[in-house]
Amino acid sequence: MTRHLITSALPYINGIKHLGNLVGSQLPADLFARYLRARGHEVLFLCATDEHGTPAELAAAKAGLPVAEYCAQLHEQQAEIAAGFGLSFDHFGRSSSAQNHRLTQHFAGALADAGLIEEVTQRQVYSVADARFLPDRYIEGTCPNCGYDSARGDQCDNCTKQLDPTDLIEPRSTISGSTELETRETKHLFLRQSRMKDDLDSWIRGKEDWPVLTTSIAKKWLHDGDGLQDRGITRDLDWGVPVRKGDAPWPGMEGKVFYVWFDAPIEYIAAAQEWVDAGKGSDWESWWRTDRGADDVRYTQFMGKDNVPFHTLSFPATIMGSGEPWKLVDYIKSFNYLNYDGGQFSTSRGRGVFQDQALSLLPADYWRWWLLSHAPETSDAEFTWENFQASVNKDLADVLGNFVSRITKFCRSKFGETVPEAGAYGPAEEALIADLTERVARYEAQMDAIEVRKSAQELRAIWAAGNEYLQAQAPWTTFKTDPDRAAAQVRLALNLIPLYAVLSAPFVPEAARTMLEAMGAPDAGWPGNVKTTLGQLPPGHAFTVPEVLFAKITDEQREDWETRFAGTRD
RNA sequence: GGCGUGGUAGCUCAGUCGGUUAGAGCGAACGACUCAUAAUCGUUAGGUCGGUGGUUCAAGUCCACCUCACGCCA
Repeated sequence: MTRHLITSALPYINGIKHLGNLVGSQLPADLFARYLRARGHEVLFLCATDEHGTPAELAAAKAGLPVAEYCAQLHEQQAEIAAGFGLSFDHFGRSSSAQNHRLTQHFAGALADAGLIEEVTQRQVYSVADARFLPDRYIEGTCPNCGYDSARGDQCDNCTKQLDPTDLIEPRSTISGSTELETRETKHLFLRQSRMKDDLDSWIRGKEDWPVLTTSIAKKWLHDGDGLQDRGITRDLDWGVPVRKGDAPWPGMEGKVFYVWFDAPIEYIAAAQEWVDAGKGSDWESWWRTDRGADDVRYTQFMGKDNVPFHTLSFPATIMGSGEPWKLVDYIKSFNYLNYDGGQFSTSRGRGVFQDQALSLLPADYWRWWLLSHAPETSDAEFTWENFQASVNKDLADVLGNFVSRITKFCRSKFGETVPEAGAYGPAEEALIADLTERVARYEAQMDAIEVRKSAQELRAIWAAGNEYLQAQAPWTTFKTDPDRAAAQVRLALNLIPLYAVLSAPFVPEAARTMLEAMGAPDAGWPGNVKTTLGQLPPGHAFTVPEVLFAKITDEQREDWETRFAGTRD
């Protein structure tokens, strides 16, 4: 039994996320967490909302709410949706928590003591009307290159020329539209990542078993151009963790906050503190401090590829640079993007399915199965309604759902709703047990390796094995000449249901529960021995025929959804 | 423009350290069965492995160049 710490990338607070965000981090993390728990490991699975930064402030202003209140509301919404998808977080925290404030300030202090913080004075655009400094992309004006009138301060969307905000003709604030802009000096803290380049490099080089996607992105940032750059970790904002050097004020940094990318990963640790403070756990340090037992912990992170640089470089730089015995990540599972029907998901264009909409259409298990069995592991993947309908109907309704249906109904009509007791197992039964034993071992190996799609494939094959057995043995035929033999066949097939339930639970937890309940079977835990598990429902055991596990998606539904979520075309 | 990741049967994807006839699921065709959500099971389907050139006894699998897609950066 190992102790497993699992974190999923933190979803940003400003609105409901689309399906790509789900499959890129939280869902596979949940799959892994559920699997490891089922196998008897001790698991701490943490996630949180990432709440700081300019976009949160702007979204709050747009909603007409104080930012703290806005974040509190959106956090509740996201927590509700996460629960709707069955995400089994041990704690779903908030990067704005008091715990994270303290911890972020502590790390900054430790890094400063280690000589890894530099104070840099910069010139930045300040909007008098908005009373704030403006990030480059919140400044618009006329492009000096092509004359496009809505060029952003960092780049012109029309001619793609890279710009500096001061290049723009008639610059204005995109927040207020004000042209009353001026350049002011401001001081910021920089994390001297460049000093840690060699340490990070050798650390990454040792991770040969990590997905190439993970290591290639990290190596690129380490070696591209001038190598790893120092990074500003503070901003001129109101909403965030106030800059302090541990418990002490930081002279010259009054009124500033830490940059969201500095405090967000630290929330992984703070979330464990929140977990304890919420009364759900007792010892967060044993998960995070190597001097308090975390050396025994295996820590796995899940994230989309856009988050990889921060998890392979910035956050490790924070951890290593602190000089304190914090736990470093052991394995980073990263994912590519999920596209929507030939393009990207787009919030502004209303393209694609968002998480709350998805749950209003179909139960979570449908989404979990499709998303996980099509997880973008090796390259970007694509969601189409046609593919979704075909996969879900075939895999869930036809292969798994119908298996449960056909055998329970057949038993009911011939033997009643009780596991029949006559007959004995023969060579065909032994062969099925041997086959399943092998397949379960392969399934476990894929799950251990977090090979999500391959795990789904193997699980599907396990379901199909039940249908193959029934088809070959044909108890409906056997029954006519040798009812005892048919009874034994039915007994074995019925026993497959609780086995399937336990094996499938990480993917489709709701259906798994329904299957166990219908069979009147307790969750007997992971099958250590397939043969033993298949004796779980003894002769005479009563069961009920469950409702249809998965209703099929009709062509009408698919067509309706296709048009509903198409959004406005480009 | 530089870098990264991909481009394998109609579709979605596997292919470990290069090695006999390139695999799976779906779809399709045909057949079997009729217990079941018209579900299931079996068989078949012959894709110049994006293109060109090269290394090698041998390349989808290594190298170079080209091309397309996506992403990152400048």
